[in-house]
Formats: sequence, C-alpha cells, structure tokens
Amino acid sequence: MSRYLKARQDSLPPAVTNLAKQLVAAGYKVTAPRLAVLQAATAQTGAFNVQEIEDWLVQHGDSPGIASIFRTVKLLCDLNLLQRVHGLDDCHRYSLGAGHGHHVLCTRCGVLVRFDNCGVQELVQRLEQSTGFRISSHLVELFGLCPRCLAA
Amino acid sequence: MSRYLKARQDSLPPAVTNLAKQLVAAGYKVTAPRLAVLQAATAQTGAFNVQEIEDWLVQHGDSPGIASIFRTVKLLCDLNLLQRVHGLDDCHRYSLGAGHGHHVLCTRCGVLVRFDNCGVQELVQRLEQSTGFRISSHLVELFGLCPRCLAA
DNA sequence: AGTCTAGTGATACCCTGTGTCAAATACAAG
DNA sequence: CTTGTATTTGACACAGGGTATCACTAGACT
Ligand SMILES: [Zn+2]
Ligand SMILES: [Zn+2]
Ligand SMILES: [Zn+2]
Ligand SMILES: [Zn+2]
Repeated sequence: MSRYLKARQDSLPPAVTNLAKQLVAAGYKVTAPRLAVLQAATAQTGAFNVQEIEDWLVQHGDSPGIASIFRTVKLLCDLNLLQRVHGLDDCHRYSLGAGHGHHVLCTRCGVLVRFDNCGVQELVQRLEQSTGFRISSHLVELFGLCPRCLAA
Repeated sequence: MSRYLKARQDSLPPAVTNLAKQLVAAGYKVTAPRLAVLQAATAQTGAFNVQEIEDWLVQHGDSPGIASIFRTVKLLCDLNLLQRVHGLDDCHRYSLGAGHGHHVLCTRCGVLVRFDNCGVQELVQRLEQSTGFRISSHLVELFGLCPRCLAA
C-alpha cells in the first residue's frame, strides 16, 4: 500500500481505493491526478469519454491536465480495468470493469448494460476451422433502445 | 444509366461499373472522383482506410481532393455498399461488400476475412429478455492470426 | 530528509474528418 | 447539340481527439 493512498483512503469511496490498489499492484504510483480520474470514472453512470471526465473534474474543482487524463485512461485500459466501448459512431467511450466484457447500448440516451457471457465460442470454433485463423479475441456490442426510451 | 458512366464503362472493371450503377439507382451522379474512389477501393486487397485510398490514387496519377474521398466513402457507407471495420486500435477501416457483415482480422498483417452468419440471434433474444432493451443492430469482429502469420 | 525515478502539465503538434463557398460539371429537358 | 440547374468538387480553414516534448514535480524507498 502506497503512503499517498494510505493518507487519503479514508475520504475515498471504496471503489476508488480498490482501483488504486490495483494500480499499486501493477507497479504504478498512486498520484493525485490518477485518483481524480478514478473518482470521476466511478461517478459516471454509464460509459464515458475523456471529455466527460474532464468536465466532471473541472466542475468538482481540480482537474489535472488533459494529457494526464488521457494517459490515465490509457493506463487503465492497458491494465484491463477499463473497457473501451465501441459505439455505432463514437468508438472512444469507456466503461469501468475488469476482464472480458461486452455491452448493450441505447442508441438514443446512451445508457449501457454490460454482459459477460457473449457465447461466441461456437462461432469462433467454426471460423477457426473454415478460415485457418487462430482467433484470440473478439468484439461484441449490441445496439438498440433501452426500456425507458422504448416507452417514449 | 448515366451518360457519363456509359461513356466510360468499357474501360472500367465490372465491379466498378456495378457499384456505379448502384449509385445511379440511389439517385446520385456518377462523377470522375467517385469512379476513382471505386476503382481504388476494388483494387485494395483487404480492409482499407481513407489514407490508403488516397495513396493509391496519387500513385495512379489522378487523385481527387481528400474531401471528396471522405465524402465518397461516407456516401458508400450510407448506401451500405461499404462496411466499416472496427479493429482493436484502428476503428476507421472499410471493406467493400453489401449488407450485414462481420470480419475476422489478422492482428499482425491486417488480412481480413468476411463472414455473414454471426449467430448472435440467441444472444440477442436472451439479452432482450434480461435487459428489456429492444436490440436492433450489433457489431461482431474477431481478431487473431491468419494462417500465414501463424506459420511465421 | 535526500535521492531517484515515475509522473505531470503546458503547449506545440499531428491526424482524421467536416464546414464553407465559389467554380465546375453531370444530367435532363428542349 | 445546346442550355439550364441542381449536384458535386476542391481548396482551405477549422475542429476534435489524441500524442510528443521537456522542464518541473512529487511519490517511494532508504
Ligand atoms: Zn470501433
Ligand atoms: Zn435509452
Ligand atoms: Zn496475418
Ligand atoms: Zn451479425
């Protein structure tokens, strides 16, 4: 546990300290800008982009430089703590959550539901056989209208 | 059939005239820049981006302005004659082909195989039931190594 | 506390893509 | 074939998202 984190963790949401601990575990320092981005990310309701993170941080008083926000988002993606979400148009949104994950996105309001079991294994096997590829990863995103937007 | 196209079709590959006819059918004019982009696109081996189209056209002597290339690519996408390909990093590549389609991409050499039957219907039904969303479209892309890159 | 190294921030820059608008031109009508 | 007109083009300015640079800051460890 880093000294910096220990000094601040009592005033932080558990989700944030959890993520911070994973940074430490991966050998990265826990700094004020990184904690700020983690706070902003956990405060978002669904998927978010870098601009929204910065807006939130500016509104809450102390935003790091935009470069550090980009760097932190990239770092979290590399550590697999943040998943990139591909939309129909905007491909640079992110959602918190570790590991393999996919999303159902509302094309009207942006609400997002994450799911893990995408069931493409049979498809992967079929295509490995027919194409000769060795398939190692995949992207599955679904688009539609959420219940609330369906009603309207 | 447009007059412009009729005057040039004998010197064009059939794939290009086919696409041009679909432009006409959709009410768009057949112009030199559009034909050039169609030629360049059919000449690419796999997926391509706008820069590669322009490079090809410059090499072959007469490239339209970059703005017209972007416009034509966008038009072809809107007409569903061109599919956008989402890669792990580069999300702005395109592959010729009409209708619903997905891709298997080699992460090393970029080779691409298209497939149509993605078999996500069960997944869609399951998620519609569990989330309440009405799902209307989806994105499925697979990544791995092609046979040639596997050997190396 | 002091050293060392990772991280930051300001800014300049790059890349992809779009808005503007005068000039060009495909197409249809005569 | 000529003419009219609405579409399309191209040059360029601009915007948005993201990266490179580099002097400076500040965690982490002793
Ligand atoms: Zn994408
Ligand atoms: Zn919605
Ligand atoms: Zn390959
Ligand atoms: Zn499909």
